[in-house]
Amino acid sequence: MGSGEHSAGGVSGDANGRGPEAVGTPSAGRPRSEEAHQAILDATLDLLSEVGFSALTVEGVASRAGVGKATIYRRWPSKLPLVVEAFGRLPAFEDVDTGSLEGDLKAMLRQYLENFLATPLATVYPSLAAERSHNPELGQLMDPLLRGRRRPLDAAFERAQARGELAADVDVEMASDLIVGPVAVRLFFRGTTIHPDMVDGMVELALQGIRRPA
Amino acid sequence: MGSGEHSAGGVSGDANGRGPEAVGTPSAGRPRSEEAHQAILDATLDLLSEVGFSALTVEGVASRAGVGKATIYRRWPSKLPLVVEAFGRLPAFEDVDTGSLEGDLKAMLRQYLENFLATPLATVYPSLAAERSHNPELGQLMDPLLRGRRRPLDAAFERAQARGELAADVDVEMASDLIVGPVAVRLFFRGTTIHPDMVDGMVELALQGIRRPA
DNA sequence: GGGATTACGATACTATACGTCTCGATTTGT
DNA sequence: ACAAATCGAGACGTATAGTATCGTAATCCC
Repeated sequence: MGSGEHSAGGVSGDANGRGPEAVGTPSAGRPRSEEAHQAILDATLDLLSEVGFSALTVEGVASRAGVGKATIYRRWPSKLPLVVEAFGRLPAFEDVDTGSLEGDLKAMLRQYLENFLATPLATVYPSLAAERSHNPELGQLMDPLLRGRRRPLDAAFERAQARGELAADVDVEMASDLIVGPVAVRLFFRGTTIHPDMVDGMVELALQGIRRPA
Repeated sequence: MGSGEHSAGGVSGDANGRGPEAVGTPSAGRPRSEEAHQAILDATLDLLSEVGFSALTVEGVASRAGVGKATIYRRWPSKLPLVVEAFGRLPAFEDVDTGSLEGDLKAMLRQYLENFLATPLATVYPSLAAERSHNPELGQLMDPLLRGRRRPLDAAFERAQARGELAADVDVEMASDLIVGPVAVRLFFRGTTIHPDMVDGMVELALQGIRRPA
């Protein structure tokens, strides 16, 4: 099909340093097509949002991307790492600095909900969670990604601490679990939809706590 | 193999009323073996905790239970409802009434964590969550179960409200999401283990809120 | 420029598993 | 006795993961 696909080649950052994701990256012969790489990831995300993780087939990805199966397996040892890499391109929290912790959290959660959690793409999340329970290797692949995706949330807490708005000894990890947890449970475990307007109430409850005497 | 398996027949409660779970329950001929039914569910739970949901095979269950595949498919239309019914037998929250909301929540969460969440069986949870994202029917099967499993938690909130310990207009559903959510996220999404001693801090944070000025 | 090397898309192949079906034997109701 | 529905066992068709092999195309090294 196309021609002229050399590009600056910044994507496969580990080059031939044998990164953990590449199946093997030789240094002679025809180089791997960056076009095919992109097409595979795009097709993966497409199909992921259409049929979900469990119904995603490698053959389907190959066909949609217009590549052979070998071209996929040459890059990823199995379906799982492929989905993980595609997952890494999905929208995450975006940093918003409104000046107050409450404003930051509300804005970021709302944005994340609308941009990702409310789309069919969000189903990748529980699928990968299920998989990691019996595949520790997957956990190691995902954890850096997950931390990065949540980083803006942690940053908001740290800004609040620097401002003196929040005590310095508040456990930021636990706090962000308290923000994210209820949303995840409602969406993925209980199958509830969350209207964007609901995030304000949820953030407020997490910030002020359940305890409120009559 | 065995003999004498009639029993009081309390398990298949809907009898021949065509409940939503039985594939079809005729009223003539040889009755279905209650022994086989139990053996199938036991084998399902065994294998579920050993290999997880995605690696669970119906053939494996049949072999482990010592029954034919037809005996399984005669009772459950597919692997999914079988796992759901097995899920229904798993330990849930157990009601504890200590006299205070904080005491109730800490005791129940700790008990649930030790009895279920810290065991390999807990992996059924994210697996079913993943599946329901693309299978609304599964959601309908699970939701009553999930509500029932969480009922003791809601009851504790309602007791606190009746006692005047908690304002009557607190959203109990949201509150219990705030208790359960962080645990679920840590366990299933982030792959963290939770030491039983950590539940106290988590409950306290949910009760008093993140906001604590410097 | 030419040869070695590797990737390309396509497709045949093996192995596994779901869900259906049939088998002879068994257990019930009438 | 006879009909009906069960039992465990396993063959069968379909689908998919992952491997291997095809002839062709791109790039590196000499």
